[in-house]
Amino acid sequence: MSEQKKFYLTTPIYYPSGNLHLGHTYTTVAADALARFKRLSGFDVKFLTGTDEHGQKIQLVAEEKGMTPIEYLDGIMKDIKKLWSDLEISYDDFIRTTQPRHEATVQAAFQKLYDKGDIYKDEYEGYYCTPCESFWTESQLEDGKCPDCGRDVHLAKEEAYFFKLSKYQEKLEKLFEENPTFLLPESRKNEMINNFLKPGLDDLCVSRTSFDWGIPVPFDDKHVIYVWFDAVINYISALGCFSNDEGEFEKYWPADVHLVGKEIVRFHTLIWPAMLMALDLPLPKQVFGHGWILFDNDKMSKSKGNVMYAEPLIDLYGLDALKYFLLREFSFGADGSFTREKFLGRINSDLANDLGNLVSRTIAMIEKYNGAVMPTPTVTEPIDGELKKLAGDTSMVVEAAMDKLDFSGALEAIWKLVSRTNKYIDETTPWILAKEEEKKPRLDTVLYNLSESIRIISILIRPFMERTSSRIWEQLGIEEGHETTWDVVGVWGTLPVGRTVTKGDNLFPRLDIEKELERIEEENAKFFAAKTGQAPVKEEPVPVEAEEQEEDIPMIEYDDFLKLDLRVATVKEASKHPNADKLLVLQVELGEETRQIVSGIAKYYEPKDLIGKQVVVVTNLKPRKLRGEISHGMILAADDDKTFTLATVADAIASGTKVW
RNA sequence: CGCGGGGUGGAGCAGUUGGUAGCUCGUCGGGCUCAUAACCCGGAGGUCGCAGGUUCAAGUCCUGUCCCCGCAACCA
Repeated sequence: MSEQKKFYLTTPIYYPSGNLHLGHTYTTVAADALARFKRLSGFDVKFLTGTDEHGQKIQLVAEEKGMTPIEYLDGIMKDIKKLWSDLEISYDDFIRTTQPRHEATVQAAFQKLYDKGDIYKDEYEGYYCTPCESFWTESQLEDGKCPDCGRDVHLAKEEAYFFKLSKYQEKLEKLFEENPTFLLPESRKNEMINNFLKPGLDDLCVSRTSFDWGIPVPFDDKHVIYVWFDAVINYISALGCFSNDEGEFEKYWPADVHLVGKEIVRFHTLIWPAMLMALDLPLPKQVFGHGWILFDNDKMSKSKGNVMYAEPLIDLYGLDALKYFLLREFSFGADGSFTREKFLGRINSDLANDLGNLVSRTIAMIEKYNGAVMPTPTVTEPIDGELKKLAGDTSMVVEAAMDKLDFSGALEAIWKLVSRTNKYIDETTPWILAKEEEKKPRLDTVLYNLSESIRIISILIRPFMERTSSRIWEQLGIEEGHETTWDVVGVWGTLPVGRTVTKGDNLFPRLDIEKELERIEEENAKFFAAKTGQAPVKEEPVPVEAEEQEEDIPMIEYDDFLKLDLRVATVKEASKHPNADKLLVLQVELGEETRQIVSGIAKYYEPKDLIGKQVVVVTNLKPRKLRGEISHGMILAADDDKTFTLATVADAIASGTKVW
């Protein structure tokens, strides 16, 4: 072993929110497994994660809470680091975009591109609506008027800095053409090419003047640098790029893989490479855009109330069960659906029945038949060959799978060996060998072979389940050392004999599914409540109904409530919007007056079924044009994932009656 | 004709360059008793959405078509 090969991998830097859910956990758990695997198999690994701390939203939230952005961020950072520590994420560095080391690199990069002419100052031209204080592009206008209020707009300009993304169009096309594994899985590639490359890239506006929580443009402090430009630089700023000490940068860059969720593939495969090209730096070797973990077949979101958190699952079933499940159940590139049944099913069948039970029965037999001492193998029979062969080969299959980031494939291969080992017990029937004294040497051999196979398994699972791996070593009477390295993972006969084995607690106790389904619901609900500051909802199952309950809805004063004018209205006419498939155009009667309201309920109601219905309307909402039809108000309705229903009154009442 | 993803045995999923359709769970039958009522063996169950086409050969390529799901444009 001369020069150690390096491996640099990154997770996205997360947007700081105290509510990282199972979906966020997924990327990081996967990255961690890959990092551990690479370390185990001899690479010099650099594993980076971090947080993305700039932007207007942060500034606003912090203001609302009466804190400075940094105070606010520091608070959240504790939660995030706690989560990663609960998950035993083995990152080597944690970068925050508010750190000086990062800001310096971003400014240096910005300056370089400016000097080179790849960033230029121009005017952001758009249609400005003075009352609304908003810029609109031409395509956003409704009949040439402000889509918000319907008033006239005028061409206006605002100065901004632009990155010459368009200049790199051809190089990016070539990148995708010549490097088929640059973006994986392949399906995402078409999306990038068809949606962005084919229509042609526009230069990207990379500065803002409307807020100041960001990194200032080095030569023009009226502007802050656009958050995405800022964010992606983390992958090189963490290595000291453009600093006095570029040792790490030279060693680790380019990244071997950026793991990202599919929603941010665009930034990582178009903008980021273009930036690197402009900076004359090498490109990352690969970007992997993995799928999402859905819950109830929908994207997890706090406002929908369909969020699953990692913490309750860890508390209830242990870290290893969760990690195993996440990486085994789902195909890494595709979306997958989390269900409690699947989760518990995996624990019981794979972990308890297959692996846990295998270790348990093996150790029990060594205790029973050989006084808890690891026996010496002496009598080999042909039937052993198949087990040895598979045990020897599995590490190669795992390596190949991991190279493709096929975590489930890797685990599947390991579990084939687990199964094969269980089968070996049936084939050799040690309990029968134990009945005859002269079969003792053969019995010893069988027990040794079982243990040896388990040793191999324990190394193979180590990147995914370190704790379980260590517990197996304890039971086998070995410690981390020569016999637990990747070099000897496939070398049959490495396990030392003569050691005392110890039957510990079950690795994974079998679970009562029915009971546990409820426990998960309860614990997750409690956690959700604690996170959102709501009182725990008793008897109320998760998903908690959290209609329209975005991030910590602020309390309002009674006066604010009075600003709303809610009234009962009777639907007189209803028709499909001529130019929109989700909208209905309604004529509703409000006392003397009849007015038009456009509502996005076409998916749920037939126009004719609405006629005569009494509904609740917000009458004093600013009129707005929707796809050409003006809407004077809003109809109230409730929906969750299953039902959509209009808010109405319990008994008929005159149209126009005020609702309190 | 906006972009994209998907339709594979009861459920959930794999299926690289076209060459006998696999896995997990469930189910039925059997075996075993070392073990966490776990383990092992065997069976049943699929015209791979539909219709064409290319080919000696297609789940895998091409065309058309139906359905589902995201995203975007319109959900005040």
